[in-house]
Amino acid sequence: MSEKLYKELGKKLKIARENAGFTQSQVAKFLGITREQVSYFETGAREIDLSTLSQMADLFGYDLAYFIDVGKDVKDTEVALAFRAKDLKDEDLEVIAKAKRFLLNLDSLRKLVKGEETYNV
Amino acid sequence: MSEKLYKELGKKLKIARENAGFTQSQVAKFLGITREQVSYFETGAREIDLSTLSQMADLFGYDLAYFIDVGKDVKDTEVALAFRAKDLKDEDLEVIAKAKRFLLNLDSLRKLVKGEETYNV
DNA sequence: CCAGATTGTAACTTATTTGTTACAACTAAT
DNA sequence: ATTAGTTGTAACAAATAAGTTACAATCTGG
Repeated sequence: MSEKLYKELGKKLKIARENAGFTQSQVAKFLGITREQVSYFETGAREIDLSTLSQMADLFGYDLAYFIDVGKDVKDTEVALAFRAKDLKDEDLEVIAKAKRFLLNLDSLRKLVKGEETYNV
Repeated sequence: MSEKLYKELGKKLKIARENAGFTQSQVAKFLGITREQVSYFETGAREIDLSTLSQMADLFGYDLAYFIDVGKDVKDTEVALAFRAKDLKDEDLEVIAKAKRFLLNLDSLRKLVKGEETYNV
C-alpha cells in the first residue's frame, strides 16, 4: 500500500473520529496506544496495523471495509485512463503493453493448465 | 483482531496462493520478504500487515476485502484460476499482479467507457 | 523408492516500529 | 490576549517484528 493511500486512510480516520465526537486521547486510551500514535495514523506518518484499524472501525461505528477500500476509486480511474492513451506517461505504456500481451496469451495458457472453460469478466 | 481471526486469514491466504499456483518462495520474492514470513502468515504465527496483505490480494487476484471480511462470498475465483502461475518465472509476477488488477477492474471500467458488451478473454 | 522441492517451526540476531518526552501551532472560550 | 485543550511532529530509547539459520516433516516427479 502506497504512502499516498495511507494519507487517504488517515483522513478518513480523522473525519470518522471527529464525527463520533472523540478526541485523539480518548481513542488512544480505548485502544491502549499513545495519543501520538493516533495522530501519526491520521496524518499518514505511520502505518496503522489491521487490528488497531479494526478496533477504530468498531469504536467509530464504521464497517472495516469502509476504511480498507481506500484508493479504490483511484484504481478505477487509473484503469479507465488505460483506454485513453493520449493521457498516459511512457512508463505506464510499458506496463499496459505487457499486460495486453499477457492477456493475449491467456487463452493458450489456459489450455495448458486447465480445460476448455471460457471466462467472462 | 483476535488471534483466531489471524489463523482464519492465514488459511484463506494459503488457499488463495495454492489456487493461484504459487509457492511460498515465489510469493516471498515478489513481496520482498522471506519465505519464512509467508509461512508464518499462513499459519497465523505472525500478524500480517495491511500493505503486505494488499499486495498478496493483488497477486492472487482477490479483493482485499475478501481476506478481511469474514463470511464474505468468494469472488472472482475464475479470474484467479485463469492465472495459474505454474509455468511462469518470478520476473513475470509484477506484470501478472497488474494484469489481475486490470481484470478485476474490467467490470467498472466497462460501465465507465462503453455499454453492455461482455468481453471474453 | 529416491532425490529434490516445499513447508513448518524453533532459536537467535538484526531491523523496524512504537512509546516517551518535549515543544510548537492552532483552536475555542472567557 | 490568555488560558486550557487539542493536535502535529521531532528525537531518542524501548519494545516488537522481521530476517537468518538450521533442521525436520511432507509432498512430488522420475
